[in-house]
Amino acid sequence: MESGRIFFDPSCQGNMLFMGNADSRFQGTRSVMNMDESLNKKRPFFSTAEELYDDEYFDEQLPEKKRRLSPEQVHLLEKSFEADNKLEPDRKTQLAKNLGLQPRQVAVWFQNRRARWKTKQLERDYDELKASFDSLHSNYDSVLKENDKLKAELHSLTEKFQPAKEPTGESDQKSEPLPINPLPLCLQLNVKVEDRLSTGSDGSAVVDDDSRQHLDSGDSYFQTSEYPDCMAAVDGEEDGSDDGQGYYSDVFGAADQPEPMGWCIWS
DNA sequence: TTGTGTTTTATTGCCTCC
DNA sequence: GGAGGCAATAAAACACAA
Repeated sequence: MESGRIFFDPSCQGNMLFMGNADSRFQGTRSVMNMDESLNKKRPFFSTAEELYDDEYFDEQLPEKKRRLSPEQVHLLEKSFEADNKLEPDRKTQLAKNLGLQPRQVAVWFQNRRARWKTKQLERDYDELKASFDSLHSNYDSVLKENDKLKAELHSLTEKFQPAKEPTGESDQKSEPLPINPLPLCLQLNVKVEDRLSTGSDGSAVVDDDSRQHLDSGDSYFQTSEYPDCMAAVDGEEDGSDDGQGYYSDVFGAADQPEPMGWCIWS
């Protein structure tokens, strides 16, 4: 892709002249000038608006390449962006007039600013997701340890209350251990973490060998192999929104809660 | 000073909406 | 079909370490 050469046009208040390909929608503000004339001319950036209006200045300094906006211009644009990151035609025109810029420059600035905001937002979302995942993982590990401890305790108690068998020849039912019903401990996760961390739609299955936890992006269940009947549907649906705001906050909003999410114990 | 990485400004092409 | 949005990209400006 070849970008057009950019030069300043003294006749139109900071507008630029272009050489190269031009999209039809912008041709109203573009013209062509001799490229040779453009070389070896330089002036400092952050020119004032007054300079941009100064024909003599441009006569001397023409032509110019891409220039940065002044801090004042950026400040005003930022304030306007904070108020509303979308730019209506009227506001664009007014801003351009106030800043001594072309409306197209204001529109481009907003476009790029939205892109930067989106990038930052994605970074924030990732950090939030990672923190949530780490927290869940930590909770899960501690739960696993607790589960092992309880199982060991149950085993110990079962042996302790096991009456000595007498050779009566009767049914074994009488000599069965006390009906201590082990509590099937089921850990229920409310999200499919790898789905949330993966940007693609074809996220691979995640299998944690240590924890015997299987998280498969292809279905919406969490299940332990130890208690196969203990299965709970989880909310794994994407909302499909692409507004660039809080992609996952609805899902991980509960991560700040001190207690592990979605614990369930039943027999 | 210079090489290199990052940021900013702008273009291009495609898409959606009216 | 035109206007405007977005993603991808180019290129100039800038920052900074060696």
